[in-house]
Amino acid sequence: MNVRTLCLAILYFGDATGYEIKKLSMEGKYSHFVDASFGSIYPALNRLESAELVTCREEIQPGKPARKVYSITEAGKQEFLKALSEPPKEDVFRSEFLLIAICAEIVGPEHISRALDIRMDQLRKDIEHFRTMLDGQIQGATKWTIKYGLTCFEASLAYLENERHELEQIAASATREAAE
Amino acid sequence: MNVRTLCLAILYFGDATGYEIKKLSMEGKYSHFVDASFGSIYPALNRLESAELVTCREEIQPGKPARKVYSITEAGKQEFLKALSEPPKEDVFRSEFLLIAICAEIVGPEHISRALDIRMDQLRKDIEHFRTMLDGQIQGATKWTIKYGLTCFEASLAYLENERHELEQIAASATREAAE
DNA sequence: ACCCTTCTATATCAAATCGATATATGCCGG
DNA sequence: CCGGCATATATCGATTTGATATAGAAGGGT
Repeated sequence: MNVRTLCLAILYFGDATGYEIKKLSMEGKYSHFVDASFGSIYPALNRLESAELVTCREEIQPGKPARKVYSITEAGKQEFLKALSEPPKEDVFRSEFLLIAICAEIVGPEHISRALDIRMDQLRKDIEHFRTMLDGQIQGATKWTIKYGLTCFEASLAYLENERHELEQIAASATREAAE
Repeated sequence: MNVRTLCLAILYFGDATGYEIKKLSMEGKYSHFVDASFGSIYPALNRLESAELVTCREEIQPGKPARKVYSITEAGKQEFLKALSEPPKEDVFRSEFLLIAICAEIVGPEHISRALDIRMDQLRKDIEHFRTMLDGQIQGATKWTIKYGLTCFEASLAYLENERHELEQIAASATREAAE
């Protein structure tokens, strides 16, 4: 999924500035399955404007930097629906934590415990964020999608809570053997 | 996690060619949490060789293209252990499927059903792959890591199996309302 | 009063990475 | 005997990341 489609998706449901698109993709209902940096959003919006899939109006505020508010055009909506109707590409999952975990035999138990702590804290924070969103006025497909994320993250955290000691033992045993 | 660290990780546990690194990262025990293209692996190996973190020997076979087999050096091992000991960055999850799901109200029920079918097929294939790997001679941290992936993917599939009809109903209702 | 951090908001740029393409041979099944 | 697949290299334009720069408002702490 490219940044172009992400911008169209967010603009489909309402006007936004580049900054707001970034914020929505990091904190909003899209946050657990998309991401994009400023360095890709601003060029993407310029390309979309050139292709007339979005329009831009500048809101000039005295003393403040101008807000560039983007709106999707009819052609942009068509383009977005076309992109959505294509079969989805495989989900992508990248985990530095699991690279550390799979190397438990060589990194030492303290590092494993710290990596587990960090990852579990992240998961708890994300789960709390999901719960907060569900307490709001979320409905329909958005609610379904957030509950999906919540379910996956809870399963992940449960595994770590139940099985972390096993990985820590593997790391400890390997360290002991190396010392012999 | 950059391709550089991925190459060092794979070479830490044994010599490999660029092609084999790609294959391991797609089909092996790393497959569910890393990925890299040839376009990033070959330049990364060249950079690692320049930095003397790996060495390369060419195995020339008459009539066949030469195999470039890379080995990690002592400095490379130190560098890899150093990279592992840094706190892990947040896991990354990107899903085109969930972008379609969150747009259930606007894409139409057939597209939703098809996207669900595709995603569930992928998950079943991945789960089967995990099971096959666990039937082999997998042990220790690798087994723990694969079981983690299996648990997460099973939870994901279970949610889709139990709740897909709800999303399909949301899509169907929205289409009916739009027709009025 | 002053400083420091955070938030809003823009944008650029080198470096890394993706995804497609090119090339060449061996091997297996139809 | 042909087509497709696996092995194996490599390049290249386009995209994306991650860091950095700029700048005013707003708020908290000392």
